[in-house]
Amino acid sequence: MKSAFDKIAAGLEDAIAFAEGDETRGRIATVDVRAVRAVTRKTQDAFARAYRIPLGTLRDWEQGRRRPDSGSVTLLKMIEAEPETVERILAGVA
Amino acid sequence: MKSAFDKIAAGLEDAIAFAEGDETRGRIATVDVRAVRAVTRKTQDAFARAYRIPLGTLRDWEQGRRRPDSGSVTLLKMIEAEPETVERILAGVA
DNA sequence: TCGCTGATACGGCATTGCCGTATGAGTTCT
DNA sequence: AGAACTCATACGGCAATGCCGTATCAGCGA
Repeated sequence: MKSAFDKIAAGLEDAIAFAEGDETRGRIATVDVRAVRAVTRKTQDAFARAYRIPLGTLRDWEQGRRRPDSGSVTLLKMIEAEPETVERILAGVA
Repeated sequence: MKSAFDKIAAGLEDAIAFAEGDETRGRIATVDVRAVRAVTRKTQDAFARAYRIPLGTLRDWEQGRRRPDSGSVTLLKMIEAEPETVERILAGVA
């Protein structure tokens, strides 16, 4: 298991890769999912359950195998900005 | 153009259709997108821009041609519950 | 009648969602 | 040391969606 620091470092590297990289595709908006999760200090499993994302899908995103679509990107950015608020709203949404 | 009432009625019908209908597929969670939009009283175009969803994709959802994935479903439920809060957060997220 | 707006309807391809399974490192037991 | 558990990487694979575009239509104001 990596240290928390290494996790965040990995996240930053991914962010840089995205920033420098392609951009060659239709999808403009993007997010570093691992960096978002780092903000919440949750495990993949906890994060997935908290924000109602299938665990396997979350892993695809973090491992760079797939990119989240616009709706998920928006959700992830909201989580990054105000994780508690997002959780509060979801708690009252069945 | 339909009246606001008709729009909501259409939304309810869709919701019923979903509730009665299939359920035969993997995706469990679902939302009546038109009903969510009715809460916000926005046009498709305004809704799409406000919540960063491609207009064409939003239309696919409302017309029942496609179903939003889990991330988008979560976002939509948040919008339905607290549209202003969602807009406030997004306003500060570049 | 023309033009604008809000919306339906759908073709179509690249890409993703989401499922499953196998593997590996770190931790805590007994 | 070895077993058992947790957190995560890695990837096969198909159905389904994301997202683009274009054509058509109803209602409304100029």
